[in-house]
Amino acid sequence: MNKIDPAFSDRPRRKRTDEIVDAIKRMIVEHGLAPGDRLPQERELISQFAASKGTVREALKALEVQGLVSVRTGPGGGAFIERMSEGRAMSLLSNFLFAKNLSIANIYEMRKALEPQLAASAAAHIDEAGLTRLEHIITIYDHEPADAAERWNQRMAELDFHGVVAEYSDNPILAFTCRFLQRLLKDLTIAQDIYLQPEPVSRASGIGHQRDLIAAMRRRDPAAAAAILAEHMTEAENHMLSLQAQLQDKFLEEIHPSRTVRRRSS
Amino acid sequence: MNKIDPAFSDRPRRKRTDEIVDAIKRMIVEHGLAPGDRLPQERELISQFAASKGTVREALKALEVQGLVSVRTGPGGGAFIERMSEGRAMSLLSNFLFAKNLSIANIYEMRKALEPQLAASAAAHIDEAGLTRLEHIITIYDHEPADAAERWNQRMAELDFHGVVAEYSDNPILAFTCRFLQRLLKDLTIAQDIYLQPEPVSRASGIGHQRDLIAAMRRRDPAAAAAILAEHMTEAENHMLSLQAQLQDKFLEEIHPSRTVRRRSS
DNA sequence: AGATATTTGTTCGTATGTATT
DNA sequence: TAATACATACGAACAAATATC
Repeated sequence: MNKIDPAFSDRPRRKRTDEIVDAIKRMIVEHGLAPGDRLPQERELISQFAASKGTVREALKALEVQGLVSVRTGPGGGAFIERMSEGRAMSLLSNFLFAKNLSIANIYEMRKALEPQLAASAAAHIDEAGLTRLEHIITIYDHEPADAAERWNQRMAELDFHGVVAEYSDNPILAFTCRFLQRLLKDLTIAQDIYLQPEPVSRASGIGHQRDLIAAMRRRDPAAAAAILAEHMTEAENHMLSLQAQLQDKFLEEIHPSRTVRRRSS
Repeated sequence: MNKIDPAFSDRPRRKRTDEIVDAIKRMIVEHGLAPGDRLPQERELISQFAASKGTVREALKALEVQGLVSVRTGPGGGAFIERMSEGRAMSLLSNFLFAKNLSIANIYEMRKALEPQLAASAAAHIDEAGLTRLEHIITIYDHEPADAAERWNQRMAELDFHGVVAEYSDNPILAFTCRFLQRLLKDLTIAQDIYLQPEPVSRASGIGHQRDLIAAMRRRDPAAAAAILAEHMTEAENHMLSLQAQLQDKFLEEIHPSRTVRRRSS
């Protein structure tokens, strides 16, 4: 057995758990294990690494959090190779950006640059089924909302519209990034406050753009699709920023209450 | 981003470890714990959650992998709140994109859209010290490389140049994304093969653009900075793609060896 | 520098939960 | 239903790391 062990003993003394994590990772790449394949069972790993149950379990937990394996109980159970889901990737990335205090402007600076590319890419690959899906989503917000709950759902559906477009891009990292930005907008508390405002995004204009986009995609016109998205993003950003400014004015009024009525629910 | 994970009990029976992970996460946000603050010690967590040592340790391991805490031994030791490092965030994201088979074109499609924005953003904030750093990096590749090793270092330095520019952007997510794309180029094996080619990127043109960029930044001209980067990215992409095509031709020759000499080292 | 106290890291034995047959 | 094969969880003891005196 030839062991490739880059873990020398001069460093702060690596922990047994981390050694096992790396060893299993090497095992995965060396054996070319694919999603669905099973790792050796807990017991075998224990004897193979001469480690205790607890240590091996900690290593498997680390791999599980990284989205590399999932563990099942019962006969035939064990640790199976997984593909990390998009959702988990986004959650992990959110943990990183959590402390960074992103602003609406930060996010839209990226969306303005990327969504047009995404639309162009999708225009080249989307099929009639996809176009139908998009048309159906539009029907969710093609009318005035009856109450706050419907208004909220309409805002989410608008973001989902762009998420569906992303599905038809052939650029995985572009699609992921755009969808992640959409999710950030859903999660940002400041954005959520904005969405509760009477008219978060000029609906008529937004729907117009999205209908134009569908038409451009249907006639396979990537350049037009990109141009439409560029204009839509700029308008959406301006709308969001002006509403954000209005919210801040309201906030200042609350700080210096003249005869203001408090109205803000969590 | 205050997310309270709805932990229902009708689902497949949540594992004790995951319950503790979520409980600790809630503990962190409720107590407003900041990086450097310490969690209760292992012993206290064990009694607080009425769980065993192994279970609590698995939970802490999960939090550690997510970059939320780091654990230290010794007196006064324990689990301390951490900020996830950029490097860890990139590694986790790489795990997700690993299976996606990204191409050079995929990556440059994003770089073309984002690096100009980044340059414009940095132009507004960079200081003389940063400009000096950039000028120093250029000296690493302002001359013909003597051997393959130096050629490699020059290619890495060229990417680092853009990484330093990113440091001076005030848009955290834009900076992160650009630096991540740079790292992907360093890691992609196909890109690495390209970098070993005699002239991976037209050096003269690249350096010209980068000197122009420094000048534009020094006179605080974001629009010019963006324009320069747009041109630079387009040229770099064309160069990479043509070299990639050449490599593929070589590869095909090896598959159908006429009188080809094998020449490829790991 | 060395001894010591404190806290995590690892091991072992055992018992319980869960999915398959 | 019962038997089986696996992960999951518990508890006690011991080892290793590290701050403090």
